[in-house]
Amino acid sequence: MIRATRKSTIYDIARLSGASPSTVSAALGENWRKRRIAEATVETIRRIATEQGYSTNMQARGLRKARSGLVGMVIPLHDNRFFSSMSQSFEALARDRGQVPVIASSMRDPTEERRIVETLISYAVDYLFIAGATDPEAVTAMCRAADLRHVFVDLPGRGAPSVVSDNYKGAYDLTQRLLADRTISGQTPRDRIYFIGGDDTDYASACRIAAFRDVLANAGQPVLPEQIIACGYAPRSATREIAALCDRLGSLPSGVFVNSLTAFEGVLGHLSSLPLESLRNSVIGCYDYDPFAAYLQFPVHMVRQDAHGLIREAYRMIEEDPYDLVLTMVEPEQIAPRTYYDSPFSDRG
Amino acid sequence: MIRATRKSTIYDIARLSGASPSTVSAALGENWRKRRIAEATVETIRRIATEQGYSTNMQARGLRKARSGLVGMVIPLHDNRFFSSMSQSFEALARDRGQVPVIASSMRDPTEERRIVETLISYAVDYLFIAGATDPEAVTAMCRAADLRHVFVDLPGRGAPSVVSDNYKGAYDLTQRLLADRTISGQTPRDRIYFIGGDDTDYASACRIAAFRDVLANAGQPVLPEQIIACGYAPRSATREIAALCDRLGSLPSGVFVNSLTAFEGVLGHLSSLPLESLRNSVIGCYDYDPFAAYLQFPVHMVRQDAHGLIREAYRMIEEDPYDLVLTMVEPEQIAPRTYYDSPFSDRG
DNA sequence: TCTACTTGCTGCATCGATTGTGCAGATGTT
DNA sequence: AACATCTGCACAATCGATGCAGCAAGTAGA
Repeated sequence: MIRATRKSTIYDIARLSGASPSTVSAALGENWRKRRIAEATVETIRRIATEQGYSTNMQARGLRKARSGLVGMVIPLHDNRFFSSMSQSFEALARDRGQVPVIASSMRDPTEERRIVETLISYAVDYLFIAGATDPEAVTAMCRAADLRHVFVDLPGRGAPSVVSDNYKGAYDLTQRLLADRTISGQTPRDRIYFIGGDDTDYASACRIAAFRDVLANAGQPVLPEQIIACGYAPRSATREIAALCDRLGSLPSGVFVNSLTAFEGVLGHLSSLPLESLRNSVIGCYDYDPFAAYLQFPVHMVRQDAHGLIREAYRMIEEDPYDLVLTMVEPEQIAPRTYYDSPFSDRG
Repeated sequence: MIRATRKSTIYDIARLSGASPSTVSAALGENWRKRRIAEATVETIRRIATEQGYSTNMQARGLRKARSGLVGMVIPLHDNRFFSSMSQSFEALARDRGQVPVIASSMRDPTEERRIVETLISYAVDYLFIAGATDPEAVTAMCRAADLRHVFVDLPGRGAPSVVSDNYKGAYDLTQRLLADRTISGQTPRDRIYFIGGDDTDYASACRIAAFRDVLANAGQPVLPEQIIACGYAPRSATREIAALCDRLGSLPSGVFVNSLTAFEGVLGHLSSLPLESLRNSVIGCYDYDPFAAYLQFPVHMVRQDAHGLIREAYRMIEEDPYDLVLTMVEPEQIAPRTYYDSPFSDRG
């Protein structure tokens, strides 16, 4: 039942068409004019190739040409709105160029990241995009040794061009909005704004924390260490931390800057155990965007990062000559709350 | 600055170690015992290889062995909770086996799907997983010609083993829950339950619609054509359709079965313009799960598909001998609402 | 008619790793 | 000592596509 016809090669086509393998190769490729193959010959060969269901063996071609047609991208994880958007854009742009994208996830583990980069080098990828690198220096070292063009995305490296989201600006604007919203009620805010989630050794988080500090400092409210709770990305730890914080303060703080969707998921786990009334005096912001999070029953200020823009810029840089070590910033977008306490959804009735 | 050291090959290692290339190849591989290479020689060669930063050229190996070490997977899109979970699981399982996953998205376009499968065949992938195939027959034809083992996931094909979510059961249970919840208030439900979203030519949607019909038929409420609104996956069209429906009925129907997260996003766009009070008499279910959607201010019954289980089963089938044409079902999980009207979050205060 | 050039194609080496075959030298057997 | 066996390695063919160098025929120019 299952036919095991060996895939046909240029040698098969050569035999069937009476031409030589090199003629077949030229005829099937782009440069048959340069090689002075008669148009009639080209047509015959192509017809036979189609009949035989021929397709180029990319391993052989890659071996000969020392390029594979593959382009690699490393992301921390697939299962994430921001990174999967990057994957989607990356795939589209790669295909536009006739390249085949290979996307691997490192789980934010430096060892795994190195292993992946090595593997991709083994497969002779033509370019490499590294998003959220955990060890940019090591990556650059490996790519240099393999003479491989690479670009860092979202987290910069010093050995290659980098394209990052403007985390500082995004967080600066978000913090300002939180401050503004908090004071809008007219009464003096009763306590401080807290920053929760993420990892302060991570570049993006560090930028956001810096912006958070600066805004508050400019507003004459210098940030205390306890206001920065970089408890990682796991929902569970965010739940624990926000609960502990509410416990310490006796209530929800007047403002919360949540540093990722996963942390927000955790925060929400705690908030949902509180009466909605107790949220009225708090303003919530989340760095990163989710359409459902935008429809919660209390207003949430969000920041949407421009995944497509990041990848577009990264491609531009990697294809550019000269291949410069510049750092490009891409602006994120502020998303105003979709729901308000007094919107229909909020049940004023 | 940028060093362009050509990557070292077994010939370089051979020259440096005084051994022959074939000895080097054997020494670096797994079968040096079978080839009777002295342990001391192996150690020397490996040391030199490490010093030189040698890594196998997978194109050459693949050409020779007619296998690439790559495993392909086609998904409709990356930017989706369900499919990106599949990617994550696929990647993990592939790496456990020392394979390199290549994940491509077809955008649900049959032409693109064919092109991708052809490309993956060109790269001599060892196995191919096709999720949500749009043209399974064509895929099987191509894979047969290339003698390539493949498995269909989430949408079955007749030419290869298939692993699908038990959409019928998932939808059956969800519909039953909606019915039960609707009648729990004691009063006779004032109108019918509606099914919205998805594409009725799509296998998964067809199964779910069938289940929806069956449950209602069994409950003595045969489904009218107008109750099935398969308006696709785009949020916009779901918004339009739910709005139109509410218009026709004069109010929200007493039950809504939403067939995908994207459609739910659209439905939510309309619901959020209504007073929450008007949702009290409706029960909402969504096939597929999102953590934020679970925390809306009205209860939402959800179904979580087991992406990991699907991939695990798919891998089991593709590696199994004999390679049978069976259809495996994986059970989805019913997720009860996280929020209720009378839960703290719902603002009874 | 003889050289000069063009056209259309073929031959062959090459990319790097793998693997069947074979060949010395060492060791063991009687 | 003569023969069998084993150990450790080298040689060369091979996978399929590519591209340089070159060759025979045809055409043009003098």
